[in-house]
Amino acid sequence: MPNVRITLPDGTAREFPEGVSGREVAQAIGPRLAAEALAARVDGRLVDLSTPIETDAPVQIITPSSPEGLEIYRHSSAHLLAAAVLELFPDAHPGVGPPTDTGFFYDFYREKPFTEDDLAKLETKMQELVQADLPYERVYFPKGEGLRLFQQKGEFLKCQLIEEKAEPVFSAYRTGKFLDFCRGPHIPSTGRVKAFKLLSVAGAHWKGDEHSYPLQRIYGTAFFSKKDLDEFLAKIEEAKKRDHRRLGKELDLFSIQDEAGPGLIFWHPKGGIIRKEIEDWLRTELQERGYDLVFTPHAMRLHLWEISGHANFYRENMFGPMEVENDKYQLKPMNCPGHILIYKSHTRSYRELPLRLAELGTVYRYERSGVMHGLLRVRGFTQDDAHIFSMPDQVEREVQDCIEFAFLVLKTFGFDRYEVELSTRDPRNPEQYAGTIEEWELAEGALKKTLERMNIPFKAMPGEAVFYGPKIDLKLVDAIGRPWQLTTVQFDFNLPRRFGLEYVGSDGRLHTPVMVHRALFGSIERFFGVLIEHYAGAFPLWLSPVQAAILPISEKHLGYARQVAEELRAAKLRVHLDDRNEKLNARIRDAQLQKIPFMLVVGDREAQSKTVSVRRRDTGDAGAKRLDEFKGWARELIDSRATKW
RNA sequence: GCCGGCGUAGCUCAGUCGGUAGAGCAACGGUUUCGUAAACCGUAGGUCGGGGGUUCGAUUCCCUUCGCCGGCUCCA
Repeated sequence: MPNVRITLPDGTAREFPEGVSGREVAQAIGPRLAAEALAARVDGRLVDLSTPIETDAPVQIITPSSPEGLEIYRHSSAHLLAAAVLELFPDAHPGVGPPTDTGFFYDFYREKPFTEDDLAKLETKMQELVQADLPYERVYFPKGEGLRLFQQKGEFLKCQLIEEKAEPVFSAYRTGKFLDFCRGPHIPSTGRVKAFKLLSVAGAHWKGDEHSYPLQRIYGTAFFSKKDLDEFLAKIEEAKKRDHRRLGKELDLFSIQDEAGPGLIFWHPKGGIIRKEIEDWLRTELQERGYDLVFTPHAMRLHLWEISGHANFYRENMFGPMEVENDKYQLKPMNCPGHILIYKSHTRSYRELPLRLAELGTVYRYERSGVMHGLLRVRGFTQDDAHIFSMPDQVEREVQDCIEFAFLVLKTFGFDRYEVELSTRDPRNPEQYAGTIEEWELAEGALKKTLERMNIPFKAMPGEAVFYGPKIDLKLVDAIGRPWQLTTVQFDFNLPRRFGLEYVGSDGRLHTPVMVHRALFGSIERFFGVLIEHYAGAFPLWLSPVQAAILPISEKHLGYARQVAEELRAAKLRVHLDDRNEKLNARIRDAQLQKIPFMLVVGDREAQSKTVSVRRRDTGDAGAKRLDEFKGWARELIDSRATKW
């Protein structure tokens, strides 16, 4: 038998008989690798360990330590789930079951819904199948024959997939009773699945099309070790504890009320303080950076939205227009047209550019019921919006300033990780975009060059640009590693043209300005939600609604406590004197649960020495401090907007 | 909007195989005057999300509607 030459990742090459499998290669390298091996990469393609290698090729053995390893493992776990489902619920018709970032799911069509109890039963069955150590057996079918087989099994969803996607001879995987049209690869057998859990059952639609079959999606996750699984489950628990909807209620920050309608936010006094601090900071920064603050109406003639094009392409996201004196008015879903009208209010000279109009603009967008989510997805929200009108040669500088501003936001609010995406046009479909090729090249070049010049790693997203221009999106990553899209910087070639924007250049002629739309926080509501979750409600001192709780030991100490409160208030600290007739322990507990940064205990000792006993919410008793010393310290923390102390 | 689950006191939840509901915390009144995460006693509080139907009788069963939760889809 002829030999094949296998090149391993370390560059060494070895000869094997033709038709050698990945498993045999692994065995030849070492028993440890053989035991860990899940699949193989042969000449760039992922294949089963059992797949014969017919030609000279580079070969890499996939193990749990490679990222593809986990993906394959979870994909196989999804098959294991489907096998268990078919054992217990023969009336279920499998749809698709891929791995995801956090686990896997499998979709089924079935008349009766799955229940939580069913999940427990399925887990038990999956355990049994793991014990049975069933192989993931790869089989091949000619398309016609395979199709008939799946038809006989009544698996109409699979049949549809085969018809659409299958090669003339396609592969399938058999695991117990479950046979799946699947490209693979898979792990060798179910016995290799170590730690998994079914998490939830939810509705889905065949191919994501809401008019197609309603399916039931069973979500699960799988890890190589119980430890990893437990860590993941603990993270889910942690996320639940941080849920801004729950904290918003517990800390009395905001509410959403049935009587008012879904997706509409009521900022309570404590949330209001935080918003005011955010906005005050932002306004100061805007002014320092040469933005002009403007205000525009919340409802404007529908005609305006016809000019802008929103009435057409954005109609699905707008509240319906309202009749006023035989005219129609539209609640604004965006701020751009308002800013454009200000731009157009008189002839602009190149000397005025770049003109940066900023507004904390409250907009209303119609969101389908069922998509609202706390503060993160709402129907009324305030954008920290700005539109920059500039000359083409100024635009790179403006983009850079926006990005730097966005970084300042991250730093100020205590985020140290972020991801950047550059969305550009799809060069294959030039006709679907507004603006000329030259404009697009200028804009994309400006965005890309800026990122490169600033040494910012970014993910290129070709084809992801919106029709009116390319954009940079910045996602921040929160304390427990979740990304949130907030900042966006986008070019707009559409509106300047539609509204006929112009400026008089130094040449005395009329030119069309470049328009950049940007929001840093995105929406104040969403940003607030992210902040709550990031800090788990324990805000930095400068944002805390109550910065210090003053706790007199008994009624006797009320006099001194009032003095302390007054002095701190005079230094512009937000303090709360808790003079309730409760035990000190109870009041400490309440302050602690309210995540108040400092508790100041005052009794005889403190009154005598003009001190306060400081308790920190994070580390507890911090000992006595002179009142003026504490005041100075707190003031400094606030003024520097410290996120840690 | 679609699929599934769920709406009981301000909050967290129990309960009724159909006979108009109960706890803890919060609130209020009193007692207690306290040194770093829950003092004690008492009072009040609910047309059991809204509407309709079945029934002698509905919080419970059915229909419908609103809202919430988990997804799908979409997005700041």
